Amino acid sequence: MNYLANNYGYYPQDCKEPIFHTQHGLNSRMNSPEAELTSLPVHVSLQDRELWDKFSSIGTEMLITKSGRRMFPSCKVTVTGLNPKVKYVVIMDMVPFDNHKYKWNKDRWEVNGSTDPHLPNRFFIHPDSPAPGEKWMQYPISFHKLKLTNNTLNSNGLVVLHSMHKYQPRLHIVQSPDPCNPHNSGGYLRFTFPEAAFKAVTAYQNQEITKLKIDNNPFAKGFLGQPQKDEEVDVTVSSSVDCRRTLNSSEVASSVTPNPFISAFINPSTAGGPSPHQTHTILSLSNRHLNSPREARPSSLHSLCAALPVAQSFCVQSSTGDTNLSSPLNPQQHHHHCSPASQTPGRSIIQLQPYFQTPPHPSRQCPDMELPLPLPPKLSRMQLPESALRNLEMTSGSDYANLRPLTDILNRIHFRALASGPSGKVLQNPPQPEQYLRGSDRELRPQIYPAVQEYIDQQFTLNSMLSSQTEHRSQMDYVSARPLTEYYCEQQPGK
DNA sequence: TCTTCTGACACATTTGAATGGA
DNA sequence: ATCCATTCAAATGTGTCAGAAG
Repeated sequence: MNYLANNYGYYPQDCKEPIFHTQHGLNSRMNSPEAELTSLPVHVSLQDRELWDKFSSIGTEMLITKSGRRMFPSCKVTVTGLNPKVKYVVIMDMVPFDNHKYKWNKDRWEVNGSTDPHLPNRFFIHPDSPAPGEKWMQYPISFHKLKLTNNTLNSNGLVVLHSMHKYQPRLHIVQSPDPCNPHNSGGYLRFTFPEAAFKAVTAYQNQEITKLKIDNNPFAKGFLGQPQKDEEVDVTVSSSVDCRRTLNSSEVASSVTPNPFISAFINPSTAGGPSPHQTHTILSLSNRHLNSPREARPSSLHSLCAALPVAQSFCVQSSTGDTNLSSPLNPQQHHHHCSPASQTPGRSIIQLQPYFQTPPHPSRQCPDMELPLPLPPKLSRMQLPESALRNLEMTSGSDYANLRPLTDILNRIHFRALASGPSGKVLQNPPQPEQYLRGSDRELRPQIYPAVQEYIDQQFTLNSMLSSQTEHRSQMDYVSARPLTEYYCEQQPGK
């Protein structure tokens, strides 16, 4: 069985061809020095293709609850083309699929007015972030722990959505900065997955979706064989169904930007804002977000996308059928503007420009499609990102209008690592700010991470809060910081 | 009256600690 | 003392359903 055959992003037999055309499309519009570094593509593919197709053909629904509900199917992606040695932060969020609000009318979805004001973005940072590209490419990246909610007051790292609205997952790959070489600008890649678009609901509307979930979700096995409310409806979806025919969305919009993290340091005046390479910004902070204090509250990651300049935005439209997957993509296709309404059936191929200077892992550049990927290791529950994300989402005081750019977020991640101690061991007693500034760190901090000073102040507040929390809460936070420590200590000179 | 949302519920899987044997 | 497999209870993830809310 071809392991990758079930993925949306499909490896063409000759992966060089699409790469060339993708590059061509990008380079022709790119005026930055990084453009010459784009000899290799970053390829992202959505896993569980057949399952997603089944749901998509019916109209995927995702339950959202106050406490948060996992997605099923969950988003799992395979990434190739990253620099094995460079560290990346992988983030996922949900973006509106269109401007409609929907309602379920007897047996089908209908448009029910225009969308409600968009909620502040909440981002799910993969618990392994940051990690070397080698690690991201080793196993499919699973976001099965991502939870959706309709509770705008939640502070547990849940992704907040509007019920009866349609969303699509979006993946961010952000190159972590090199503490020793801040001018080594990394990249920022963004992928959307229209194939995984879904309607957020507080209760399932379509019985076919319910049955599909029960049939495929192990946690719902207790409902297997139970009569459905709408038994007369034949909801069986054969695995042999031609999903390409029923799938109505194959658009994959992607964008490549300079690493705002680095840009912010090179040009402090634009920290968190557009970079010199910016041509346009996909997401911008709209004033409507500030209509109410609650909605305007920065999820601390709220301004992530607003702060990320977009140098390139294109979509690759692959025609339907597997045979086309091995064919070179037409460069002109990259210039298509892909609105949801213009999406066409097919399978998505995502080819994006990398911003690294070293080639990706040779074994992954043109992977042998007959070789199954190794099974990922089991994740410990203690590796949950929620505590880390909770910390990341903490903001100073009640300054809701003080939106935090991605640069600040990554500063936090980096500084958490530094705060964890040089040996990789998590410090049980959080050090005082002076301790952060010893040795080379004293030199590095103000030069490379100008936002860290602000974070020190926040860390003070954070430590105070943690010490006043229950013991369990504190332990969770320290444990979650361990992987970050290990990653960053490898880069510390003299360690 | 209708639509949407909420929380309790039963049933399932997952997880990690405890235990015992090699 | 260490490692490994097994067991078991608690935590967690499901969809369902009745009732509340608007």
